[in-house]
Amino acid sequence: MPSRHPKANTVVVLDFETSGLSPNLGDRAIEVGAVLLENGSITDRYQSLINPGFRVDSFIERLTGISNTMLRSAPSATGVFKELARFIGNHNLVAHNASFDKKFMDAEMALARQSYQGTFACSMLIARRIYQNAPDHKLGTLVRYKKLPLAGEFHRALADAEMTANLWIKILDDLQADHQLDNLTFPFMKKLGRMPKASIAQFLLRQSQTEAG
DNA sequence: TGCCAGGCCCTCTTTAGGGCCTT
Repeated sequence: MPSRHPKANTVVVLDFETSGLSPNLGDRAIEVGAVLLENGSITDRYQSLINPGFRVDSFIERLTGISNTMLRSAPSATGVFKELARFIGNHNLVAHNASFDKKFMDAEMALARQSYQGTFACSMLIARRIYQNAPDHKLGTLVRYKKLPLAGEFHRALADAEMTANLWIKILDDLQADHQLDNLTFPFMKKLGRMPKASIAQFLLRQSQTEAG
């Protein structure tokens, strides 16, 4: 029996909590959560709060449940991103609305003088294409829509990373079950996330026929 | 104190505007 989730899909799924929406305006990461997903299972986890060096506003405290008191004693970004770079290794990355996490990742990695090799795929872009009947494509909505387990409080980095990982596994399962696709490589998933919505059905059918030979 | 961004994607589109998503 072919592997349900080929080894090529070993990825790190990550999520940042941040002080705001834009590193260009001085916002910083305040928490990172990451999980290693191997052959469809979470095999390792990394989580840390990050001291941004300033007080976050009350909106962020309420949204995340992360208080300024918690951040005051948190480690600095330099050490955290050094550890994160080690955790990621050479793996590719998955995030929900990956463009957001990528811009913070790039900004913080540059500040910490660290680098990473992998590229990002976006669970939200793929979900918009294959779950077109979902009420919307927020992470929380998709977790409920697909009846995925809650991994903790939403808007905490490790819980969101784990739920994004569960969503990623569900997406792989559904592509296999509904479209008889087995060769779900990372490049294929990235391509799926960029495909025009109107062409998705045809694209999946063509892929399925190609795999069937 | 209140505000800020940006990529994607749709449509009444491409010489644009606005909703969705992330914190």
